[in-house]
Amino acid sequence: MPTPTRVLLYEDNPDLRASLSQLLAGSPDLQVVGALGHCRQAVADVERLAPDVILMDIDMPGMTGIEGLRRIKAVAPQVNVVMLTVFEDNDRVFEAICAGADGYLLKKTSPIRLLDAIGEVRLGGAPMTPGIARQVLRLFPRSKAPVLANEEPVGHLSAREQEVLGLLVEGYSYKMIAADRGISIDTVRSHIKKIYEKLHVRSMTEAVSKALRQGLT
Amino acid sequence: MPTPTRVLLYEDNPDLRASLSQLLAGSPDLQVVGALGHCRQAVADVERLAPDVILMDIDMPGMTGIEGLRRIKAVAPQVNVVMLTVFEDNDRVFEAICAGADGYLLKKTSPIRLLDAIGEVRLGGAPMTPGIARQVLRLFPRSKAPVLANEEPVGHLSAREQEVLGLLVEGYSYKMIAADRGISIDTVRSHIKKIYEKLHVRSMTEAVSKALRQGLT
DNA sequence: CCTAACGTCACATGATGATGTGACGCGGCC
DNA sequence: GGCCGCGTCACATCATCATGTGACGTTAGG
Repeated sequence: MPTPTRVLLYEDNPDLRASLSQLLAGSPDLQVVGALGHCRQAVADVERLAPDVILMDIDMPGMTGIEGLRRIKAVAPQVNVVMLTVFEDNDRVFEAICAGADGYLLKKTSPIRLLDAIGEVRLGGAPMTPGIARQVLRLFPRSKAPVLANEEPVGHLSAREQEVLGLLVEGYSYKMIAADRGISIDTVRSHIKKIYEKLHVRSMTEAVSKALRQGLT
Repeated sequence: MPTPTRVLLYEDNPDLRASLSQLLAGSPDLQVVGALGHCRQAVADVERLAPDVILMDIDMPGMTGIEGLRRIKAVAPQVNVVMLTVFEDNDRVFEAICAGADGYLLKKTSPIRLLDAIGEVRLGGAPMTPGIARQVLRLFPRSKAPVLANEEPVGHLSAREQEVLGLLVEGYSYKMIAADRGISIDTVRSHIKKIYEKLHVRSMTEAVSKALRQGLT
């Protein structure tokens, strides 16, 4: 790479900040454009330093790294932000990811892996420690009626039914659906009744809720 | 490790199945307990062969690997299942993860990385190719009103209003909400009317839809 | 060929939601 | 000391939805 990757580091512990900074600076592909102790001016920092990659501690005085991340992603989503912290609890991981984190490493990560991670995130990857990666997968809804012998295709809606359900979700009334699809309002009723039976619901709101939550549309 | 990791492989292509099988067999830590071309009897296979780790192709005749995964996880959630496929599209990745996948690798993954991955998943990790990992993070809801700049408090609902909206989303009717909160049904009407105004909607379904999509609950 | 599932339509009745108007007490703000 | 938003309640009217029952043509499958 002709131009080295510009790295910005946020870490409130001065010793750790210094040693990380030194580690990064030791790599010819990297250029440390900043090593800061807090992210209260995160947005300004990013605009001024134009980093490609940010290593962000979570627990910092004044503003958490997650809030900093959120703000950075709001103005510069193309910057790759890797969280680097001691916390491994579900909530923090979840929050960080929802805020737009591109990676999540623990501080116990080896220096070599850390340098690898910066390369990985630059190439469109998402460096995570193995335990975090597993947690992330577990954060997804374990949905769908498993299976067991009798097939219970809870969401086995016909094409037309899915279509109608989709319109319900959009806020259409029976009348509007009928007009939109050029069918009778009684036909709409008929479809919706079947949808209710299949989804085990008794009202439009429940159907909409279930549809959105289970991604049946 | 005194006892080698028992690996079960599902892959419909005979050639690839053979070469993968050979690769795995070449590792002293691994014992290939099966190499099958379809997963129609996945549950029986797992009970019979008692694998520790399963490598599962997605596109197989008769039953997709995702369906097989779902069934396996329903009866043996402790078995680590790594999806191994050519597909990289969001939907398949999402489906696989929701079905309980413990890892997701592409077939272009190098043999060495593949063997690594089996060790990683055994140790509680979640092996993923970099691109998949990034996709997975992106699958999370980019939620929460970011910050500063243009504050558009579309959802500036009062506490009570949020409460009522939450019940609507749960499928409650006016009457049920009134009973649940010990207030008059006319009060419920009043709240809902204000909610409609604030959310710029004209029906319960629209309100529910907007609430769920914007995470106002 | 017969059945099942789908998509279509009709009629009827009771329950529920949408909208309008008005009112009262409370607490915060200028 | 008003003004405003909130939370509460009431009455009234019309529109919409929920439910039951029944029916017809088409298509795919056993």
